[in-house]
Amino acid sequence: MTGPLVTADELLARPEEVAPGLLGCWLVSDRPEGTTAVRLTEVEAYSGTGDDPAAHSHRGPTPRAAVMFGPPGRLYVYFSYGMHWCANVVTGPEGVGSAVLLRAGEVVVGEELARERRPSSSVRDLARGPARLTAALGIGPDDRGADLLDPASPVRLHHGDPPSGVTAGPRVGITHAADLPWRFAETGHPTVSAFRAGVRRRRPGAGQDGAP
DNA sequence: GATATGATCACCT
DNA sequence: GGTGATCATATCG
Repeated sequence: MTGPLVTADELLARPEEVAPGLLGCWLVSDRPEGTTAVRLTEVEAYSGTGDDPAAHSHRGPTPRAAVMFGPPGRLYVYFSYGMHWCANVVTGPEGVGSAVLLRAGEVVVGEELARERRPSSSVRDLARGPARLTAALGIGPDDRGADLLDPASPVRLHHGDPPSGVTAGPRVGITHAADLPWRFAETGHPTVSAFRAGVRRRRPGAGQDGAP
């Protein structure tokens, strides 16, 4: 079913180089109530090398971001907007503070269980979006710092079918360094939220733009 | 000690 | 396509 575990060596490059390689990998979640897994279809890179003001690690190893400075392959989980949990894979050598945010995936194992966790969600939306992905897999604060490369860990990262194509674009929802094309997605996959080709603001005097 | 803000989602029009 | 929900974290006084 699943491919071999991802190894630390594969995560040592810069996050924007590692990120596209995570597309198609499986994030597996073994729980008492059953196993769920998603095949990753959308990720974003956050660099701890000091050139990325949008990274949580940008202001140093604060208590929240401490896991980002740990060894590669750890799970960095953070709480967002007062209600959501989002998950990242730590990349790069220990001490750097880089990570890749897992933005979306398709549920490939345990669809029934994922639907129980997200009752009013269509199949396509089960793990579409970073907070939905963690909800579908049952990932939460207890998984902070989990070793995704350890075969004994309940949450693991395995190789899977590589994407048919990769599309890069700007990251979503951030206010700093929004121009860096560090968001990567499997081209045309239905679980990938639409690239906002035209988040262009209305300019005075600008007319309607064309069809999508 | 207080407050502004956010790597979002769901539901409204 | 706009906005309310809701709180940990960071930063300021």
